[in-house]
Amino acid sequence: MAVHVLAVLAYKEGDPVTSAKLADSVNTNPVIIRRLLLSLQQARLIETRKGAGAGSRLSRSPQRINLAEVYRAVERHEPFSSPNNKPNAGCPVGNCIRKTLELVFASAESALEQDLKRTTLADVVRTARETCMKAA
Amino acid sequence: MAVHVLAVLAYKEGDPVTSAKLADSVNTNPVIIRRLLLSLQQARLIETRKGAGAGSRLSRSPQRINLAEVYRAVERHEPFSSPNNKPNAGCPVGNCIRKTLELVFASAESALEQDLKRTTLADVVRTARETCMKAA
DNA sequence: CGAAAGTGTAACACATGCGATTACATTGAA
DNA sequence: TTCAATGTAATCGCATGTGTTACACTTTCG
Repeated sequence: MAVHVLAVLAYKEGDPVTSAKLADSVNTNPVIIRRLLLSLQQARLIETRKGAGAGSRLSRSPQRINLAEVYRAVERHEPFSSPNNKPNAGCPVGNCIRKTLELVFASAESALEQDLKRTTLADVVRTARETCMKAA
Repeated sequence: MAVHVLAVLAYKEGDPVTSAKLADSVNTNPVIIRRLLLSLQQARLIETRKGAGAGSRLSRSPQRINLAEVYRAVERHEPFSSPNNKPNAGCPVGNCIRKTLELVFASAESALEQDLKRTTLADVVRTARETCMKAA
């Protein structure tokens, strides 16, 4: 969904877009969008002006924003593991396996980000536009 | 968690282990374990005997089971996207972006699995054991 | 055979997280 | 000043995952 929002911003390059317009595009609520925009602001991916006639726009050109950045900005914690899960001290495996799994998962997530890094927002917009053409 | 269970099975190589024992190791309920075992059975990763003196064991040696298989067996698709999310038909971006994003996500997940494929259950058990040594 | 051990499975409570909605204070441009 | 739009909190509903109990069915073993 974050990508969707950013894609719209990339589409209207430079033009500030309000959260109401974005919400309309994603078919959701302006508040949801604003919460998402906050994350993106903290990641310095967008800039938002307040007040009347306000809105958000990309702080960089779409060619310079890759999806790994978006992923990191939005995805709050690791998709794996559960923190509440405490292993049984009596089990010889349970005691030591957690750190091992963390290493594996870190590696896997890194691989995922490496792949996402290969695609920029501009790529997404271009591909989406081509897909649209083919459908029409 | 699935990896944890399989690691225990790999640890007691060959020996059938009951869901009660596994649950004790992961500090959870036998039913949770059994539900998980069902997925692993369908993926042909383990075999389970019913009745008295029953239990589960790996259907292959730990060296021949990689974590990508475990991931596929357990993680019901798909980690990204939300199916209920229908874009606004009026938005020029929203209409065409979904297929594009699916492609990107498929690629990313593939990259993740490629990385997981590099680690076998035997690797996990060995590394965990080494970690244990260092701690002691 | 029959009892005991374990799995398969359903039903339900509970916690968690996310999206949706409403409401309101605040900001900034016209 | 006015008004559009953001920032933010509170709350509800829904989906999902976990925990728990209960029970039928299967298999081994005495």
